Amino acid sequence: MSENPVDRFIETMGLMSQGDGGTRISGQILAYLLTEGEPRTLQQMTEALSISKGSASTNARMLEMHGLAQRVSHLGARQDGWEAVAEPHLQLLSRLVGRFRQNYLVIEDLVASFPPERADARQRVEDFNQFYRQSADFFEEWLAHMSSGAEVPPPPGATGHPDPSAED
Amino acid sequence: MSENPVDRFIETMGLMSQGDGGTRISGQILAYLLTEGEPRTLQQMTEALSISKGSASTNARMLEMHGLAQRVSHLGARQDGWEAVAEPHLQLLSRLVGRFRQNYLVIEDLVASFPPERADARQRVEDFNQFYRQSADFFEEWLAHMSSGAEVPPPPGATGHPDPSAED
DNA sequence: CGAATCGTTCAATATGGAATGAACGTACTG
DNA sequence: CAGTACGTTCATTCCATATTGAACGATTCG
Repeated sequence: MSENPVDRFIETMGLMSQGDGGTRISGQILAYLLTEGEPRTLQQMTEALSISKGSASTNARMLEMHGLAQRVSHLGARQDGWEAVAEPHLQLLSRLVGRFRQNYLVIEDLVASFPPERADARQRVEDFNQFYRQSADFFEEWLAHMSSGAEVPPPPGATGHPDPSAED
Repeated sequence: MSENPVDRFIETMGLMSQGDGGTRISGQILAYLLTEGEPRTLQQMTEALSISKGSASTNARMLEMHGLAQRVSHLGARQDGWEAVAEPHLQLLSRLVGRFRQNYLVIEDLVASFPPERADARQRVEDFNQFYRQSADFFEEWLAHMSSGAEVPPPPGATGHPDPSAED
């Protein structure tokens, strides 16, 4: 669409957002706030992104709910200021982890009520479900690393050997 | 919807699939093949899932393309048999990694052409983009571990983490 | 107070894409 | 060879939901 690289980035982030199950506009707003660096108002969003006031409000609050953007207390002014949080990555990861864990729990619950004559099916589904559990655990641990300060976490595989925790 | 636990699982997997950017039916088919254990034909899918022949064909091939299902050579029969691959988890992870890496590359390319007067914006976007790169790298490494045989991979961070095997 | 500004809400609309089913090509069968 | 049985394709339909815009309440300013 645009030939302006910054706008292209904003549009691309919108695409990625809706590819990840979000809305296009929320991705655009996040990208906009990210590039601007300084707090921006809903009105500025509507102008910069050519979106309605309603969408700006709804999607901004969606970002806020997901911990990706925040309101900054307007010092002397009447309009809410919005800015991207310091490290949106962490929030994105958290959300991914949450979805994995949620999927795991839901499946675990369902599979528990499989009838006895479907014991083999249950076994296969449980095996499969470990994917969600392990992914959630794995990412969560890495997340803890990143949050705890280390900007670039240590590579994973370099570790020694298993601890006997994960198995059933 | 259904009170049958197995059907509920199938329906749930459909929901999760479309939550992950896939189609509902592809998730249902995967779940169906997973629970059945034995190869099933397109016709059996249409009956079991109440879907059209076209959808069965299209979505089954979609699963095949994603490495989640495969055709099994019909010994004496004319119909294609379909079954879930041995470890669908790995394929799901691969796809996730691929998407992260793709996002990273796209953003990296875009941000490179930011004009000089937007150097600060470029910096912020680059920082943000590390999320995609690191996630891709990190997961990819873990994936290599899992693929290399270890059914249950070693935990990554080697940090003591709270409760290893709390819920079962 | 009255006027104006701002954020939110919600019913109506628009849009992207999934699901359908008829039509087609191909390979078996008898 | 004609007659079936499959699998695939694609134009159409259908559906979920993102987006809009007008209406509303709340707040601020003159």
